[in-house]
Amino acid sequence: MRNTTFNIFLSNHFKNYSTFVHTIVVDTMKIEDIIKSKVISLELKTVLNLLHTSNIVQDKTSEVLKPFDLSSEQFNVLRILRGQKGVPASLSCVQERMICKMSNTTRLVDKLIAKDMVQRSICENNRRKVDIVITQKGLDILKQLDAPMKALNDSVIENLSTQETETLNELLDKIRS
Amino acid sequence: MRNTTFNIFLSNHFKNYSTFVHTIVVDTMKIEDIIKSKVISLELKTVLNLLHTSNIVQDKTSEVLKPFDLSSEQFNVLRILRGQKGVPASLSCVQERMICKMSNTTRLVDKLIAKDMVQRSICENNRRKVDIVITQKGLDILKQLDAPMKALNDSVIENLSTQETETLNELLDKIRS
DNA sequence: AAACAACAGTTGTATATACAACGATTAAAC
DNA sequence: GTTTAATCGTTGTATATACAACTGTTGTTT
Repeated sequence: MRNTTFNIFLSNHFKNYSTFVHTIVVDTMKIEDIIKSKVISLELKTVLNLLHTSNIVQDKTSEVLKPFDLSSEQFNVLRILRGQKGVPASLSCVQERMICKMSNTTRLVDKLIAKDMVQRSICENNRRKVDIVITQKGLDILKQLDAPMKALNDSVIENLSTQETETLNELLDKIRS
Repeated sequence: MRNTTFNIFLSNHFKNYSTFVHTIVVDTMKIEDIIKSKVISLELKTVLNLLHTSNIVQDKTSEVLKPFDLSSEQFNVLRILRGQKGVPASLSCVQERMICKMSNTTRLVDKLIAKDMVQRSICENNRRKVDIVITQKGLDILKQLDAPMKALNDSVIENLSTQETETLNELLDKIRS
């Protein structure tokens, strides 16, 4: 009863079971139901919807990458390096392009080096920087992943028309602007 | 040159600098630029846009919660428990409603117990289950967070009209359907 | 050119998360 | 009613992440 806006958050369906003393209420509402319900404010619903949908996509991505023993951020870094077309990238350059701006790109790259997917060397023009390049092995693995990842991305928007997809992108851009 | 779809991923602007031997290319494209560029496919753009926007909202949330020493999932659990209005929730019930369906709700609740924000007891009707309830301290902290969190959620959609916000929710729902 | 500040990465430490194995309890099968 | 299977949580272990302190390099000031 303290705060209307939030007390109605996650209000439930209740199934009633009779017991010897009390009426036990068991609820069955999941995050999906909450988002689609009308009991929460539009702004909270939108935030939950955004985060939840993103998590689902993230999970699907991890699923695709699991057989390759890659985390989604490791994959992302490989993809960034491939986009460099042979031009070495510094750590900070990689970091700027990562989805999560994660605090520790060093150790992420360490993992990729251990897998022989990237190489690291000191940048001769600025010895504070390191040059990171993707190896042939890294490229080979990315190539194997191209089809399944394309399929995954397609599946994300399969229920949307092209127009709807473009609208979605515009709305997301607006959120960040 | 291997795969058209992916080789164009994260293609760059190049600034040319003349050097004694090679032309060094330095690129300045950040994730924001990539998403708004036209060099990647619509489906990849959409996925990156979704994940990136979600991460930004997540970061803003963490920022608000930091002074209270709460992670966003801990906050989420507290909010779920408040929604129970005194009815104990089992771990699995909490888990279903969490944004991240995280593998370890036990330890997350442990942290909240250590902060005296929730209480745990064995459910007498089903001794496999545990009953979790929010404490007065937990409620007090949530109350302090209500205004800033509402402000945060509002800020997320501040650049969208009501109609646009509803459209966004519909499109996100469609992605998950 | 010496001193100071800014920059690019790295490392230490604490915490969080993922995943699988485990223990206890309840439900189902026979 | 005993055995088997399913459920609910917990714990161990390995890995990932967050945050701050630190090292080495470059840029700036005087």
